[in-house]
Amino acid sequence: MSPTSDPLRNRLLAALPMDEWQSWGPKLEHVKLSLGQVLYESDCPQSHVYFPANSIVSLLYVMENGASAEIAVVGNEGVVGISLFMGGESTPSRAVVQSAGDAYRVKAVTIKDAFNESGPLLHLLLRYTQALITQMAQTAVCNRHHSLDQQLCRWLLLSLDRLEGSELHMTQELIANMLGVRREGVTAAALKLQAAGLIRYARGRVQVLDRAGLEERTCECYGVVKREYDRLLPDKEAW
Amino acid sequence: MSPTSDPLRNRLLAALPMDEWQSWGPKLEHVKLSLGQVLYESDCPQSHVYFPANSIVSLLYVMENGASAEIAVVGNEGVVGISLFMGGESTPSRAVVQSAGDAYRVKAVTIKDAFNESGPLLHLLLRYTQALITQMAQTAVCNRHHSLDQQLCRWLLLSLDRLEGSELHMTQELIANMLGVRREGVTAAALKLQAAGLIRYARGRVQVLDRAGLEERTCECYGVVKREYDRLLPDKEAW
DNA sequence: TGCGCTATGTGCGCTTTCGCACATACGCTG
DNA sequence: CAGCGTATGTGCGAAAGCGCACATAGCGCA
Repeated sequence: MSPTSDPLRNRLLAALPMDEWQSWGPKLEHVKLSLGQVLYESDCPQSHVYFPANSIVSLLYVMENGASAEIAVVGNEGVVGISLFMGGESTPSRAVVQSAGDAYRVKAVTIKDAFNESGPLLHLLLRYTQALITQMAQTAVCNRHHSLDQQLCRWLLLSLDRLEGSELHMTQELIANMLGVRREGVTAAALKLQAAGLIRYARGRVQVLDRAGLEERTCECYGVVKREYDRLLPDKEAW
Repeated sequence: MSPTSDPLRNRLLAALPMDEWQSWGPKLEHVKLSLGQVLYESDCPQSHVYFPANSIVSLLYVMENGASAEIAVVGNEGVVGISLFMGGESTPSRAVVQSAGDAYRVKAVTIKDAFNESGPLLHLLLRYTQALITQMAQTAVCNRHHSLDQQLCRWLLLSLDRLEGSELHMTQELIANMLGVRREGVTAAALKLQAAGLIRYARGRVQVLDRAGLEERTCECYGVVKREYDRLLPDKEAW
């Protein structure tokens, strides 16, 4: 299997025991996710779960007036579509591709069957779900208490953790939609970060020059989330 | 069993099939929860799961500077301590009794064993967890986008839904801590609601006079959460 | 090469909320 | 029934973020 189509790039899949792989390999379908693609719509039955490899998917809630806010972000550490195995079949949020790339998907029926047979998959997915819950909780906290500057740092770091490399393909407009703030606010915050030499950006391309610097400027929320992911989904087979 | 010590007042417990009850009844321990009691501390192993009957428990994140924000609220519709069956054993949040009353608790080991045997309990708890996730997500959205007035309405309604009667025992100070805002802000919002005849309050006692009025004033977040709870945990045996 | 679209930068007045200081007032306790 | 503690009300100035209007500038495509 070529490196660009290796399901093990998704760390949840990589964490499955070897013997599980005999059955899982064939059930995975490699798909390309394109920027802006909607994996599932709010309150609609979901047909697949998606395991991102080098793509990022945002879970976002779209308000009645059309404004949106990101609830959580999912990359190669996780899976999109937890409601399928949680039992709800749908959620009030929408899943949108935030960074194009590869992913692997499994049919809804398949994942549900596997989940019901208990075993390692169940526990892995539940632990992941708990980490995701922490991310959502921390998003709520951050939205309430922290400055746009801090939130931008958090968001950059969370996204970075879920990608290879140190560059994001995101316009300030997009980031503003994710954070649920004005585009101008993101401009102001980004200018500060650039002036401080932490990032460099131009027309939809953000390079992170000084990761540690971002971590210094962000609020505690990033660390809380990071630690929970590390704790709940510890290194396992090159995770 | 007297009405004041009836585990079926918790709607999750009530939703369990009759035959499950044979084994569950004896494992439940009736406890009184007092205002301000901490059921579990942030990042500490949790010893029991709690099924509130007529009490309310807030899950809140306490920041490094001591300020706090409520992530979610749990009452007779749910259970406190999901990390025990999700597999994480602890969470970065604290569980504090927001409204004193009865609850039933089960030892950590017991719930984990039961959960692992799959069956109806597993699916019920997972569906509940998904509803809880929605509440958290919506808290994040609400914190970002809606006015304190709307959030107060949402909070009152969510609390009301989890209690019998139409009165809350909460000071404005406490409510402010839950919402993560200033006490003075709650005062201002509460004054408006009282002027509009929707509530009446004095020294830690809030009476809701016009529920429908509150629903009109709140943001969409309340409805989104309510509908998810209704959808995922539908009426079943007088639920 | 140049046009146009889109991304980014800027200014300004407004609203909400914050932070702090302090006034009032209810109700419990002695 | 007097006094004290806690709960609630109020009045500032400051700060963050919003909404809008508009300026600039880089990239892609013809």
